[in-house]
Amino acid sequence: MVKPTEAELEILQVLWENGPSTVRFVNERLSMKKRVGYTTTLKIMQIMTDKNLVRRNEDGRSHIYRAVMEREETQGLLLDRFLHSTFGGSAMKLVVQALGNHKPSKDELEQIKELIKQIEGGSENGIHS
Amino acid sequence: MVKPTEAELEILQVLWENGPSTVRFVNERLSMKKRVGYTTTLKIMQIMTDKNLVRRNEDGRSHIYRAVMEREETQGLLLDRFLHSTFGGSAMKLVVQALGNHKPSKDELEQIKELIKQIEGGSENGIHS
DNA sequence: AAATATATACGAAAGGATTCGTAATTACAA
DNA sequence: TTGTAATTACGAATCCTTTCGTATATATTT
Repeated sequence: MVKPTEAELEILQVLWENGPSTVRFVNERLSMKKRVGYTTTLKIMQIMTDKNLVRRNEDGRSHIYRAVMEREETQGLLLDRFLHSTFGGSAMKLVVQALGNHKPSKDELEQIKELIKQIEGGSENGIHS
Repeated sequence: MVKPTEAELEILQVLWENGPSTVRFVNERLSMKKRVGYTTTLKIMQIMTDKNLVRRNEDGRSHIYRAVMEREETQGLLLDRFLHSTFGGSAMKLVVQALGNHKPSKDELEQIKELIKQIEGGSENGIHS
């Protein structure tokens, strides 16, 4: 898979959030966060088409773009890269940093505990498998 | 702080691992992982000096470079950026992904549990603060 | 049909990262 | 001192990302 650039990631976020969209819609969403010209967004989405990061339906006059990969799949891939480049591959160190820097709420802590239980009980095919 | 590029990060990893080093040493370390010319490494380390990512002692003939920022500090900064660009700022989602993708060992699980206890016990004053 | 609005296509400019060749400098050995 | 090896300095080439101007195509309105 090709690594999406910053700008490409922003566009993917919009597509993941809202489903298949036109260039105009994506550009409007991006414009809420930063100034960006229409043709700039268009160009990047065309490049993303070449890279096979998105596909488009060219039926109507305005094409409809959709993300090729699922959000979680892409995030997983990028996480791997980041893990390797910045934390030398140690997932633990990353998790510790993340938990340390962004104190999770009570709810979130429960969520993590739950996840840990799942992992620990993983070999016994837990109650909620 | 300036965001280190990929190549710069690789060099920082070497400096963090081994402490202050010469260009030659860094280049030899990098060469273990990928083909890279001596002057390429030199050039990047010079650029890093301009960006104030590293400082160098120019006493001897061969300069000794050292990282300006601590490893953890830099990692924290990069983590924030990554969190924002890829996970929309949700530390939880990142942690869940990381734990899901890289099943931690028993020891590591204990480590996380310990960390959670610390966080939970950390704010004795005001359960609902 | 003509004018207007909106879409895509294309290309090029600007900026940054990476790579490396070559020159200049310094140290050391013969 | 002269030559050799190793180091830093400099600049240019290449590649990628981002941005946008302009051309072209298509639809819509009057």
